[in-house]
Amino acid sequence: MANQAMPDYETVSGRLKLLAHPERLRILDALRRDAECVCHLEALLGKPQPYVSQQLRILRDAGVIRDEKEGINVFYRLIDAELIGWLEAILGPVQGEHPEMARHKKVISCSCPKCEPAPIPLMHEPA
Amino acid sequence: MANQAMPDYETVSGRLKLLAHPERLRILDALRRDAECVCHLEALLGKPQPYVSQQLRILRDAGVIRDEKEGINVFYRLIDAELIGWLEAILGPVQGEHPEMARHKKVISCSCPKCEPAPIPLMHEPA
DNA sequence: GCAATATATGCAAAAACCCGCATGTGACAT
DNA sequence: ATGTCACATGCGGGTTTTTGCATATATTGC
Repeated sequence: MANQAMPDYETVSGRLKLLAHPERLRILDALRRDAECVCHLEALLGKPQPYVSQQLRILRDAGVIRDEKEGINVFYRLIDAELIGWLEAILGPVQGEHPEMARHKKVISCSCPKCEPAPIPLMHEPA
Repeated sequence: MANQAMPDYETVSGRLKLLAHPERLRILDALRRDAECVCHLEALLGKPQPYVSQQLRILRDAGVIRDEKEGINVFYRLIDAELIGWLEAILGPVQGEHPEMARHKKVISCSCPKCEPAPIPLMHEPA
């Protein structure tokens, strides 16, 4: 009999603001596939590093992503289940790897673990 | 073979901004159930009429709602299928009538057709 | 220790948004 | 035509957002 509870529009719209920004949305679309380090996100957005870190901070302060330090790098992971659901409804389901991301990974070659899939033992000497 | 096309984050985030506002979200949550006239939305929000009209204008200019004049009243209807889907993912499915809306309908008694379900023929004279 | 790399933070100007208020318009009745 | 009711529009100021840039911190290697 009880009708549904009214949603807290204030809270919901506050969380929607996180998505309602093109660069943050792009970041979240990348992170919902896999954790990424800042250097890769920087290449993906094509924006200066402080800019990327600032958007990441907004998302981190809101509690939707978590930073995982790995040596000199920091990987960010999308940890908010509700937001993952919203992204699926808005951007569609995840299919395979992020194309832009994959392209940038081949290009920037930072020192993060993902860029060195196998620490090749480095043969004697080249010609 | 073709990976999914990149969404236009600019466009999507622009549409998300429509939802990322508590009062607009409340309006949309009401309109996804049924068309409503401005006077009822005014009662729902508890805000002055020009304020409500301004939010309605933003939604109308974005093309997600349509105004239908009916005599002296104006009814607004949610006409964007994509947005309806997003709202369902974010606020949950529609179940029954909007409780707040129903309550306000009993209280404000404006002249709109919805407030007079049957134009009672008005008997001779009361006691 | 020092240098280099990866990332974070602080600040300020520009832009956008939010919102109240005065006023405009259009329909209907008298 | 005058008034009234329902709604729309314009405008201005206050607040937040956005974003570029300078700088700070932390880790690694030397």
